[in-house]
Amino acid sequence: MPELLEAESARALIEQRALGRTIAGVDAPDAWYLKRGLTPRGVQRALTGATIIRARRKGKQLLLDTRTGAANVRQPGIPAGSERDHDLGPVVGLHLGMSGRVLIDGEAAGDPLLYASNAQNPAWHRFTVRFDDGGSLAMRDPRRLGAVELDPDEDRLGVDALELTLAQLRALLARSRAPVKAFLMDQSRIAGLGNLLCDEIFWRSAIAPTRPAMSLDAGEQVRLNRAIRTTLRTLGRRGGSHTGDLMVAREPGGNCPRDGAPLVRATVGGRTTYWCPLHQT
DNA sequence: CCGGATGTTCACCT
DNA sequence: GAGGTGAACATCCG
Repeated sequence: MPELLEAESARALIEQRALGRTIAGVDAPDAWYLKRGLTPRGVQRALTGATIIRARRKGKQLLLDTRTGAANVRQPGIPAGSERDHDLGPVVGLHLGMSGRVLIDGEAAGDPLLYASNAQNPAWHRFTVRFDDGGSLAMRDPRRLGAVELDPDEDRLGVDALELTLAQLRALLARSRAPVKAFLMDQSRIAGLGNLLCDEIFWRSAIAPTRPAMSLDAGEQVRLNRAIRTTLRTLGRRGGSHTGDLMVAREPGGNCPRDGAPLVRATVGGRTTYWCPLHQT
């Protein structure tokens, strides 16, 4: 599930429910879930006493800004609200991977449940921060491909798909000979689009996902740019990456919802891809 | 029960 | 260096 839209739901949930709450402790029972050398002890030490002050997102990456307890202690001679370097805590980077969800006080955002049959399995709670008010922010992730890290390198990700302009898209397309779907899924170029969103975007823009990125003409570039925007907006309203029009037909033997032609199924950019050979050219 | 597939990312190879 | 391949994981489905 987790592509940009699900990450945004999680971000909004955190923004709504976790800002201003202070971390009393961390449960990181799965060291494998911590990346870039982070250890259970290390994350416990770094986050205890910190307060979440902002929830950001870049592509699929969640970024929680914190400030340390020092900011809560008023010191003489320093005006209230002034920012000092040592007030800033680590940035908590959460990645949902294939099956991760964020739970606040045990509740997720309103998107559909994956592995619902066993959703309460406590072993799936790979990472939890406990707040000093008794609540919590947890990552539940059956497949364990999500990740937690501190101060993630935000520059490894390209422009967020929701911020992308036509001019940026043009310039990026011109530099890649990869199949345009591989191009669009490359998080270092444009961040946020995954397998399902890409198939829907190409279906809506009537472009074959196998086309070399640089082969798109001006009109196709405009269509692709529009489809990214409308797909994100429309599927966002509907409830997530899996609510696309193509989704119902996205299985072996499926037919194009627009013109009824049998869909092609192939691997493009390393991922299973469905498209209509009649109207996507 | 087995094989194949599943929303992502990363290391590694050409 | 760009682009492709397979691995990491745990579960689900036929």
